[in-house]
Amino acid sequence: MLLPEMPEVETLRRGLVRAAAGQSITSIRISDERVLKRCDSDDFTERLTGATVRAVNRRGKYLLFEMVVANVAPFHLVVHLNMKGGIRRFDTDVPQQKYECVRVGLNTGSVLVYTDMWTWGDWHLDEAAAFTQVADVVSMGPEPLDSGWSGALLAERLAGRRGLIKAVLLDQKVVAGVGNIYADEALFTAGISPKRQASSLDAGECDALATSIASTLETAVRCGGSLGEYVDLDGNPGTYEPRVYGGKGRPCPLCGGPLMKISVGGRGTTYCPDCQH
DNA sequence: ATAGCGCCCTGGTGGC
DNA sequence: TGCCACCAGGGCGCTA
Repeated sequence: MLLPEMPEVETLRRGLVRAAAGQSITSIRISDERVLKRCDSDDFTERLTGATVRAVNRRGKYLLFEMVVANVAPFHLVVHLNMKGGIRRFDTDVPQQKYECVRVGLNTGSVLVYTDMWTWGDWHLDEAAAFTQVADVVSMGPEPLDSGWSGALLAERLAGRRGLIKAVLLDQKVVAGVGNIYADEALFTAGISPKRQASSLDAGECDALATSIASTLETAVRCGGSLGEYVDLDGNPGTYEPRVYGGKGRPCPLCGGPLMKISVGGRGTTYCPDCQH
């Protein structure tokens, strides 16, 4: 599993700030057009070549490259890694990588190589100059690491929502950046069963869940992402070890009982039936 | 408006 | 041991 979620995307973003911010793009090479979900590859290449990366932002699981070029209005390069996308930086123009889809040459001589085994990732351009106006992120929920995040805000986002809390947490309109790994982790830490109706959480439970979402993500960012298939821009793996995710049958870190795996909203969900209610 | 589905894709797994 | 059907999984677009 690769599963880039918010901490993995944030780790990549920090690397990209160092590698690409202030640099200009000297070349674009598309090896697999399937990741250009909504744009023409010639247009994509033409508009990016010669443009400068003014900033690298993140919203939820999206990377937003703020692009500027002479005589053209600023725009955004929008990248979503989906399930299997990854970006590596190389000092020189290395041979084509396995599952390579997009290669970005920078004026420093280094290259950014995007690989994506499933080609589910999404690279496209957005006309918006301000990143809050990028079409993909306008209806997205709050960032759990922003100062405004709280149990009250989570409660507000959950109000009137039908469905099970695990499934609702994965909806990016409710909270930005939470995916399958960190949803399971946050629910475990808060002691809340993934099978609870989202609307049944009381104020105290919303507080606990909001806190656990933020602390889980914060810890994972500090670890440079989760341990496993994911690697950062320079190929270094993350060190965050999930306590329950992927641990079916392993002893619960709290009570020692076996962790269970069930399906919630069509997603694999690991939890402790004794510690989560 | 919102919820529930199928679809996209390929490596790994489990059954025989 | 080999083969193959099956499964995971985020987000989008369609339907009800």
